[in-house]
Amino acid sequence: MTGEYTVRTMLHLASQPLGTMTQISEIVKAWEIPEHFLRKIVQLLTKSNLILSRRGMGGGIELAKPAEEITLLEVIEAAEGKMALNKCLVRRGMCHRDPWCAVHLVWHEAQEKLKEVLRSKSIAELAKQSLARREQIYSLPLQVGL
Amino acid sequence: MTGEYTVRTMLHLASQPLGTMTQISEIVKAWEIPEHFLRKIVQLLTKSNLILSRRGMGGGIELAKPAEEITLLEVIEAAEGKMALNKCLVRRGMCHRDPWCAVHLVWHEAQEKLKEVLRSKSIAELAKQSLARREQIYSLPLQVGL
DNA sequence: TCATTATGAGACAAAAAAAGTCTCTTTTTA
DNA sequence: TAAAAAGAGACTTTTTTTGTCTCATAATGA
Repeated sequence: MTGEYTVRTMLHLASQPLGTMTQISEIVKAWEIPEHFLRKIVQLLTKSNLILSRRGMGGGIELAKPAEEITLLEVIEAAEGKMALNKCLVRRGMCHRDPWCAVHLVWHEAQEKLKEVLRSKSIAELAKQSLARREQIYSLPLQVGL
Repeated sequence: MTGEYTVRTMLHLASQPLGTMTQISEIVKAWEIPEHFLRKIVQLLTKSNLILSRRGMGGGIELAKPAEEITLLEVIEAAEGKMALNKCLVRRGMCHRDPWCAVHLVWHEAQEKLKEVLRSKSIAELAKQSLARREQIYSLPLQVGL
């Protein structure tokens, strides 16, 4: 669920007017996320410099840069760590078959293709598309959450 | 490890002369796999019709069709079940955001790219490449295992 | 027919990873 | 200085993965 919650949070922030500070508790309400769990995820996003946070009254979180410049890959890796389809891709030399194992090469290739797709989508794009698709399907006024 | 063990087993079988019955205990020795665990995996491969088994003296397992006709994707899915990068890809309608969530589409696209790579490699090809690469690196006579 | 040599099946256990909870701290601002 | 926000970390629970054990079934050959 971590990746799921993380993306929801970023989409939420991307759909806020620029310069708005959003409270974590607001995101928790809008999407269905356990509060304390989300707080930990948000800390990871902050450490990865994808969002900025401010404590105290009137505080909250906001995107650290324009949503157009944040890719889905960045977001997911910030929360779940570097992607690795297979253990032997995690770090070189972990598996003693590495030097000759052809399967290793295939995993690597597959992983690159996967990352390429995730890297090609910005949070801005996804947020816009989701809103558009939802509006089209339900013909409802836009509203954040659910 | 399941996927790992499964692939090793299939590569082992692919490198045997045609018509050979290979015993599970032999594979266990050649590669580093817990015996009882591998027995269960082999059962999955049998049920997926990727290998044939025969009990009793002189029995063992063998590929059910030429290694050229078995893809890496088939092998992995036989042992680990259908791939799903994300929960919402498992079955339609599981997530109520499906109809409009743009992220869902991206996951789908990424998954297809991934599967495409795995589907493009046959077990025969991988076995051959691995042997060749190993020979080149170590300049050793070919030997199964490790 | 019976002992031997294989795989088949399924319950069970242990370990690891993921998800979720709780409590206390720190910072900011009014 | 009180209230409102995020920060940090220990802890627990749940789920998934990995591994083990025991008995059943099938085939073969003496």
